[in-house]
Amino acid sequence: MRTDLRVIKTKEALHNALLEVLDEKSLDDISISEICRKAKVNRGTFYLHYAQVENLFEEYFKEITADLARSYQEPYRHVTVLNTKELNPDTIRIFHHIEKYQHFYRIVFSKKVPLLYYYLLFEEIKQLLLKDQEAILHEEIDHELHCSYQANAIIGIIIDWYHKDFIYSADYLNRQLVQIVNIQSGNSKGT
Amino acid sequence: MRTDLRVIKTKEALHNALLEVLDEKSLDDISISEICRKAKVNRGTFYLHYAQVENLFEEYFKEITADLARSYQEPYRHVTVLNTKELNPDTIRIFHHIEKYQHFYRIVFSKKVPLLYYYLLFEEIKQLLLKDQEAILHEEIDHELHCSYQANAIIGIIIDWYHKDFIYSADYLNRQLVQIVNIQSGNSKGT
DNA sequence: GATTTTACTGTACACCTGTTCAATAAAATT
DNA sequence: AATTTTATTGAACAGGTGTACAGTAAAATC
Repeated sequence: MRTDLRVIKTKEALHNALLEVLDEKSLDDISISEICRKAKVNRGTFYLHYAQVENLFEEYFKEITADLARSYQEPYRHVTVLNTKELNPDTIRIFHHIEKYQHFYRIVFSKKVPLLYYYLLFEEIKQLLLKDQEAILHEEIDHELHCSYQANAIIGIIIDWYHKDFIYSADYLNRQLVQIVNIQSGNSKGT
Repeated sequence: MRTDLRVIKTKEALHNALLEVLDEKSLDDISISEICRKAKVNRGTFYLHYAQVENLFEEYFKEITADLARSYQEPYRHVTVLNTKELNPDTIRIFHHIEKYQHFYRIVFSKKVPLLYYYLLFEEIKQLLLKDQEAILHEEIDHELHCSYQANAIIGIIIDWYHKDFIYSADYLNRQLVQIVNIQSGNSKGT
């Protein structure tokens, strides 16, 4: 069978305990012992499921990036981000997603946290772009490399946003992204 | 005075010890105790200078990114990366720099390592772009946001490169980057 | 409902962490 | 060369880490 009731219960207890402690202190100085005390779970049991506190947090994070994929694909299906002519600020839901889960992304982008979360976010966005752009293939350009470029460029904007304490609105960043992506075509038209 | 001889000696001993241990195991499971034993330095002394093993490594990293800035500015001064018409594959020295210090960047990009190093690299590249592009300002586009976008896009390519175990040559990636940056202008010309 | 399977517990161990403090030794300053 | 300053040491502390293993209890299976 897939799910032993005992496993579900312990994992739930650990999840709740982590969320409780995350309100008090930052992820990097939460100890396994502390979580287990709060969850009333033996410390040995923790190691049966996870290796570090970070792995426990990872489970939350994956739920959240799942929401990213859902919200991205919902309103306009198969609308490309790179096909600049048709680029509509409303098609990009990434910034709104980050804004919505700001609390979590403050943790994900804090400098003491392992790179792992960054890669999870990167891969999620990259996969969305890869699917979206199956149609638009440029000769001589490695398609995957291109998506890595584009996905991480977007995260670059998010990093800037994070370092400025999320003062911009998601809508503003959408408009900026459209402007940036359109620079070259704008220039070559002579604007 | 700036530099007590004792400080220089201990730091040197710790630096050498770290390099020694890095050949045996990965950064994230090197203990402070181990480094101190090898360096013949009291553990308490370590904490007088650093808080974690990561802070010791950070000193190396900053030396390396200093080389990045040097090699970037040397061959062609003030040649822009974003002004696509003049973009020459030879002007971008970043990929060659990464290739040269591959051994270090394998550590920097490993998923267990703190995000801090990523930010150090990001900021370095962003600063290079910010200086380079003082001339080319686009109305309606936040200049800093634009550089964050561009800097992180380049790192996106590097991440892809890292995940493919650096199989591409730096020259190939330079050519790819030029192609990608030129996509829009190429399209609007009708190619 | 009885049996088998397996998740969890409690205890123990060697080691690492971060901090404190008086004693020492090696610098810098005079 | 004598004195002052300060980096380093060693020892000790409470707590965390990761692992192992036998015993227990709660599931799943029959």
